[in-house]
Amino acid sequence: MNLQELKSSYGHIFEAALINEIMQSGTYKEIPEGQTMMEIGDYIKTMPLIISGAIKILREDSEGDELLLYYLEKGDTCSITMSCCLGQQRSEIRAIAEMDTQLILVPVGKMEEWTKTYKSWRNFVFESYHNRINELLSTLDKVVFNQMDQRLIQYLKEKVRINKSTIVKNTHQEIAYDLYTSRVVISRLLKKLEQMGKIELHRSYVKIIEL
Amino acid sequence: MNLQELKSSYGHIFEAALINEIMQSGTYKEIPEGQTMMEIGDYIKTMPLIISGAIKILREDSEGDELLLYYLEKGDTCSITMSCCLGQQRSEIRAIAEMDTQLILVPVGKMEEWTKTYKSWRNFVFESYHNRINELLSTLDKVVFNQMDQRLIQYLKEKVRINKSTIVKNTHQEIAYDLYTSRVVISRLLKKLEQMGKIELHRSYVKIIEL
DNA sequence: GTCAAAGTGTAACTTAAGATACTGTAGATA
DNA sequence: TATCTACAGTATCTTAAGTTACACTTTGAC
Repeated sequence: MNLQELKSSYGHIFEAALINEIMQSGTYKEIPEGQTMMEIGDYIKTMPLIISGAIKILREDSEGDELLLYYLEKGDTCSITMSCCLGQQRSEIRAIAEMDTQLILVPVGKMEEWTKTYKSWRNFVFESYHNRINELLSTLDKVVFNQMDQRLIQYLKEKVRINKSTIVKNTHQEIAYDLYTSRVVISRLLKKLEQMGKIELHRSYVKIIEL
Repeated sequence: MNLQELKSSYGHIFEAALINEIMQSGTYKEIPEGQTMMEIGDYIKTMPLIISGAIKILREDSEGDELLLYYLEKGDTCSITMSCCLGQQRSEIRAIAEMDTQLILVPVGKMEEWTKTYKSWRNFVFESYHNRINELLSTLDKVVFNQMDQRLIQYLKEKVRINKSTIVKNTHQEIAYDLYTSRVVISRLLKKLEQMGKIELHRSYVKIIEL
């Protein structure tokens, strides 16, 4: 594992002793874009600390259709995972690498230990819960209080931010999955955005002009 | 404050010393049905421990229209509140007493102290976050994955459970507020349920037969 | 080059739900 | 009693979005 990378992401919130513990107990891993890191129903034995990249977190309905909840980025961890660990529950969500991602997997057992020992760890855990609850509220707002055209625009903006590129490399079908709707609806709305001059449509990608 | 009531709700999870601390630092309060306990934008200085009754938690859009998130009941606390305390944020939600409710208000300052000192408090706080995240996911599921007729049925079932009565004392307008829709839509759907023999409609209340 | 599969465009139709408008009635109040 | 207001029933119209179907194009496999 690369100490520098760990320090640059977490050095300002964890004390040196804790960083060392993480180096010893944690497993460094690189996840290629598109790989499923966690499936609904999986047992969870480790907690991810993200060093770089991004992971998208999805919720599924009884028919297997999905809804994008939010992205995890550098410095984030998955509170839903923590939450599941604690209750010895299976995962409620699916996690897929949005891009190539580096992370450290910490065994669940260490979590409780560090919660006792390190104040910075406690704060980190609380902060994470805090962030996740805010993200969930924000997701709820977007889905409930907005119509599909607005949700699509917000989705594209988020993609641009996460991927640091104005090229959104997704098919209409993929976008439709994330937004829990059908391909036809997305094609229709994208076409409208193109006619307004806000985007350019191409095969398998969308170029964002100005949203 | 009534020691017996506190013990009956929290005695099995908090050690005696912590119960004593709560008795000393907490303020006992009775909230009458319908009273707003917390408004969006309020600063939060206390955390509620619910002894009896129920509190409904609402989220608001930019126009002031609401969505019911979930209910807090005996033994619950509001993690969104904890979350807000920590970040020194204003409240993201509104809380209204669903029925006459007894609770204890704990000053935020004590929270951090107890997190250090009492393992049972730490577990309680983590457990609460866990429950709240699960509730939020469940709310999201209901809203996104179901149509209004299913949501209405789930809403009525929940009301029956919370109020322990098959009489739901609400006007169509009030139900519409909670479900973020219009009165006309609710009247329409309720009428259908009545025609199916699942409920009986009356002025200002609904009698649940079988859902 | 041929062919199949994936991706997109678009039309036509259906449906859930939002919006508006008007009616009738029960209950409270003066 | 008369009156007013809140509540509910219902019709009509509109719209966002879901559904189905089919045509056309690009891409990659063979």
